[in-house]
Amino acid sequence: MRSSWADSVVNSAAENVAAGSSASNGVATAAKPTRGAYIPPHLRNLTPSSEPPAPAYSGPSSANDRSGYSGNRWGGPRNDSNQTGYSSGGRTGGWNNKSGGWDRGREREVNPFGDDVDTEKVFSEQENTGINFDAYEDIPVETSGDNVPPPVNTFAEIDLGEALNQNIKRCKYVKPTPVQRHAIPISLAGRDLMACAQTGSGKTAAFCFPIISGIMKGQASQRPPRGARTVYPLALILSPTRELSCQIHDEAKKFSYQTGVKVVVAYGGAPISQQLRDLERGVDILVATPGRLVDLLERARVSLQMIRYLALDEADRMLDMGFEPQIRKIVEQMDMPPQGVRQTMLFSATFPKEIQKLASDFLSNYVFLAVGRVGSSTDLIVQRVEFVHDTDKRSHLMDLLHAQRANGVHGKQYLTLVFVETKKGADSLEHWLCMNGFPATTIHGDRTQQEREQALRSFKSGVTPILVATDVAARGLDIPHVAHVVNFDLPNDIDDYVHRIGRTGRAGKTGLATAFFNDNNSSLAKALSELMQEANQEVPAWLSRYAARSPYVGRNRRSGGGGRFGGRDFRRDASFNRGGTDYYSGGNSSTGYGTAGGYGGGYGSGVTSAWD
DNA sequence: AAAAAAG
Repeated sequence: MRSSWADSVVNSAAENVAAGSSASNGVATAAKPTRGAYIPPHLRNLTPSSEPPAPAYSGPSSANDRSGYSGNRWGGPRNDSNQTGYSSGGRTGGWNNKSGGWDRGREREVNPFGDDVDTEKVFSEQENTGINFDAYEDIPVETSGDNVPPPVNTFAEIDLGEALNQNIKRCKYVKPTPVQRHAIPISLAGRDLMACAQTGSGKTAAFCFPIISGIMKGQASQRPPRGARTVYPLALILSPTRELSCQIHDEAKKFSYQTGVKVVVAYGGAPISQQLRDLERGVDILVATPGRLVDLLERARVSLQMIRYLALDEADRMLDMGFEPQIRKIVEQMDMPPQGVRQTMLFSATFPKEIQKLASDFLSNYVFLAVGRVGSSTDLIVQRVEFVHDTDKRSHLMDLLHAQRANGVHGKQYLTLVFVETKKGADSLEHWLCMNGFPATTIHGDRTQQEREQALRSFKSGVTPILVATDVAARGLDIPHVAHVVNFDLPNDIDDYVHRIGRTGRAGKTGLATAFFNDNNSSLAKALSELMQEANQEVPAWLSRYAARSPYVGRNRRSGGGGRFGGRDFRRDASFNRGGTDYYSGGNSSTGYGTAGGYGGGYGSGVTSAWD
């Protein structure tokens, strides 16, 4: 007999699994060795995972309860569901579904794939079906740097280790995606990497596989005896938003299942107590947002001394004005090993040259990899631009939504993501939509973390098939079934536009992106029109006229090069090589199409690949 | 000018 909140934890976890999402923070995989006695991850997992289930809950121990959060307090009855009254149905929400505190110490690892028996079913019903591989066969690939390791064609020809291979199979990843074909061998060869690959193309797996594999094969290293509660992760993965860190964590848990490699996530807006407990149970890979990590470092609960792998997702965002100081602090001013000692990997769909230059501070003799922007800006996403005055935007949006509804394509299979400029604007548009009979919710930085996560769940589940979002949702989030992205307010930066529309058209599926353009967006006209032209989209004549009038340089100013990539290696750009430093090694460099690596063709229908 | 990220 469990207490009622324990039941809600269990139910909530069960729903988590049923929904195919990972029940986060699985409990330790094996008896925890005493600190100081380092046991390599592959030896930690000798305990079979077929242990009896955790016994009935018998109440929190006083030790666990220090924070006061172990109970239902955070997930309590206070209904935070948005003003519409649409709740995500069934979920209690809140933090308790992640707690794991009640059965901590169990030598059981939560199966992130759901029930073993149903694994096939769960995954065959998920989004990883019907991938349009044909769309990826002529993806251009460009690499530069010294002695670039050649790409592989299959997972089988890389020695990732048996346990990891097993998980790749469980994910039904049959073939590596283009970015994975190139990035994984580069990482396994120990090289630093700056990778520029289209949205939704499998970047998460591209940096997780080599990290997990490397940790499993790694030599047992001496753990420095230190402050009792300090933990020493071997890999650090940073991302710019809390939800993205959660998503990466969920993915990494799948990839590391039964490998003995422990993944922990830490981010702000959630109680730190649970994250501290997770860390104490051991961590090999730490996924974090910068603010919370700095907090943990300053409390000396985490040390970066043992870091062997550093990965920055959405690296261009991580190094832009808002984030750069924090990232520099973490990477350069704490106790992380310097570049060249650790291995560093930077990933993003866009890589402005200015940011590349900053990023090269963190890298050592790195390989630059660019994989074409298919998936975010080719014909997989139909891009439309409509001239709409600010005052007409709402009614215009309403027309679009009515049309969708009339076509019978609303509901779970037809999610609509609406981007606006400001947090206030998001709240107000959400309210207006709800008043007008369109179930909507919103995600932005003024909402509590619980509200944000609730909104995302409610959107993904189709309960509120419209999500009004600020740029917090622009990058990296993988939301299946987003068929329509509306840029209600266009961003000022074309790269932000690329990331936003990349929320649809994922995993080779088609998507629609509609933008409302007016005089306030004239500075974007040239870049937008060029981008659309590159993607073979129909550019309205009025937009071309705006573009011709535009005093601004197009996207070349930022990502440079334009064309097929989200960026080109700045080391090859003469303007960056004045002043004596020849960044570009002149080593081998190749540009070619996908088949250069020999991976053209050969996808059977229904075959799944490792998209992110 | 806005958003994000610590509380």
